[in-house]
Amino acid sequence: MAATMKDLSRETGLGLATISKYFNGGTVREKNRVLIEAAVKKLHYVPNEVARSLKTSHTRVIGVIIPELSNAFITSIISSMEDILRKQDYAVIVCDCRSDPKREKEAVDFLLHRRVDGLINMATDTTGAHLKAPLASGIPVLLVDRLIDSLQGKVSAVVIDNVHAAGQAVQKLTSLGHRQIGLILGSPNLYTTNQRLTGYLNALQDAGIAPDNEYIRYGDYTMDGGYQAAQELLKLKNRPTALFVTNFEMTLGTMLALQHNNIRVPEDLSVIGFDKLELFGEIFPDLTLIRQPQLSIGREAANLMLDMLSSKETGVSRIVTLTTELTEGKSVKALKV
Amino acid sequence: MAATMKDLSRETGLGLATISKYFNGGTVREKNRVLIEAAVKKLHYVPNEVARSLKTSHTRVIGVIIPELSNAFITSIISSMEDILRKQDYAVIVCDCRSDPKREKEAVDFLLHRRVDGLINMATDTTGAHLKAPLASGIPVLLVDRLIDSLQGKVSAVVIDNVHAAGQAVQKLTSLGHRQIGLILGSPNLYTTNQRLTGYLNALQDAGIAPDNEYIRYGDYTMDGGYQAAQELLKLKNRPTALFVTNFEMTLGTMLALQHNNIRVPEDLSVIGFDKLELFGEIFPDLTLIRQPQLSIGREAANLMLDMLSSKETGVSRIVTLTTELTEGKSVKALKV
DNA sequence: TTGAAAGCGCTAACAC
DNA sequence: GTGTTAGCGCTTTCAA
Repeated sequence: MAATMKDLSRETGLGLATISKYFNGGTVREKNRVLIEAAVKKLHYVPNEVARSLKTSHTRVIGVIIPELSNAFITSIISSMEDILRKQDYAVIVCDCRSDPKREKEAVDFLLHRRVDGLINMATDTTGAHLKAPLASGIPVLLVDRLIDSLQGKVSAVVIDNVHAAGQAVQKLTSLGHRQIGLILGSPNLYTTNQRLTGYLNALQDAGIAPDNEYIRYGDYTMDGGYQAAQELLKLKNRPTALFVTNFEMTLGTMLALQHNNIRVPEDLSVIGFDKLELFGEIFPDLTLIRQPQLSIGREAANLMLDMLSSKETGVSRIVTLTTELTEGKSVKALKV
Repeated sequence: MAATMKDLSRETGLGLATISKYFNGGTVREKNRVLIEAAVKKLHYVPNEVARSLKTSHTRVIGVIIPELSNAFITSIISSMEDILRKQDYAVIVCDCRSDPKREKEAVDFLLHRRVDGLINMATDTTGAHLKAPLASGIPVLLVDRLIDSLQGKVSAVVIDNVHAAGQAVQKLTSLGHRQIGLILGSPNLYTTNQRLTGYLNALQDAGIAPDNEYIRYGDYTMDGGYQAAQELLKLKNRPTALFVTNFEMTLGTMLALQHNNIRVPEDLSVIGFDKLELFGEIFPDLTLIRQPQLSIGREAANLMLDMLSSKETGVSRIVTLTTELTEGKSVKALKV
């Protein structure tokens, strides 16, 4: 059906090598160039990337494995990654593993069969077992958002400085006199959860405040989880005077819980949230927030992957750490003494 | 580096054909099966899909072209599509064309070079020019959410019944006595915009109400657009007593505009919105809404594509039309006389 | 049931 | 600058 280079060869009377060189940016005599272009048009020739991939043994495809496609934080990262990658003629195959390690492993195998040139992973499996095979095969593997302890030094990554992020928020609160600060974290054991907890504890220590486990809750990074966690914190005998919530969904849940309990922000309670995403921002416009540079995360990830692809040095680990920003709103207030 | 079937052949002493048959579900003598499996394990053999694709001339890759990846309606469709497709061992390459027809055309070419087996498109270019090539080449093309006039009968699609959807909403309002009904539409000329307008006009006619152009606004399917449109409607001398807003972002914008104008819903104004998406639903929990079955759209699209892929009859056009649902909330109230 | 061999469409020596 | 040729890893007749 589709025309091949052989057809072009026959049509133009030129050899295959000439045609191939034409397509690969080699120098071709002017009149032959014209000849080839005419034949391409006439025969509707479309280069076959599959054949090229087989020959060159690279596919110009990057596999991207994520925990969830229906998540604005993740899609904004993917969106900026895909943009850059496709401009460099790389295709992106997205695999949503629904936060299931088993599916994640299947996705890795799936992509390996397809001989992707590189793998970008926002990892679900915290052990990193699923990445053994691609790492062994020597293809570039890039972690995004979440580091994996056991892979330290073996893999590159783009993350934010979570310890600093949480520190920023908590320090802001302690500087305003708050000493009872509730913390709503994601799922236990996740990299970001641990790091943000560390940042919280560090900041408390810096302020000479002893941490209270009652104030530390896990909200699963979901809106419902955030809602629940906030409810529990509000019921405490020694209710916190301030809250730091560590992702957007939970921030939303927290705000709803406060609304349902008729708690005014910041009059009754100070709140620092996370990740202002376009639409939501308008709903609670005055929230003080820690913001991750999502577009930059995607951009850095794409560029780092491109680097890894073009450099021959395999197995080098490079970690890009981006910093968050504290956006001042009106949801935080000094504690009256 | 990686082991090939030839390596397996050497290792086992069997011919290539036998090995190939083993992998493709053919019958192989028991002892050879064992032999092969041992060799696979020993050599870490991983089948090369690229070579297979070249030989079989199908890639088991579906290209998906969308206007925007950072949109919850779209990602929930993609998510359910990808799930089904990958279970059937099809990979999905996603191309975000940023609602730019030029980029959309580039994406089509990009995917054609890669010899995708099928194309799923939520079209930006309303002329359908970008789909000429894939259609001519005979690969399955499936439209999602938006039909294209010029391609009628030539292409399959999965859409919702937009006329009915708008009709449901408007009829609900007229049945409660409303006669001045504001309509906030998406961008002019988009398929869904036109259809929803038609549904609105039909329902007015059924109720014996003459349409008033003042009441029909275009909000670009964005939150800001919805906000603006609502503002304009509120300023009218003959302000509408009810509003129908035709996508989620604009519904959000509308609600914000109402809030800023201290307009109570439904006391001062009745509102019917569109597409309750998880998180947002909690924020305006009592909104009466027209809901699209996003997961079903994705599922139907995936299955229809799978059908097209496996049937030899090319060029047959099948249109799957899904219906919307009206979810009763508390944002609508009978007009007091 | 198994093996030998051709060939999918391309790239890259190599020789001219 | 151009042509010839081998071969990437697989599937698939065709014979055995």
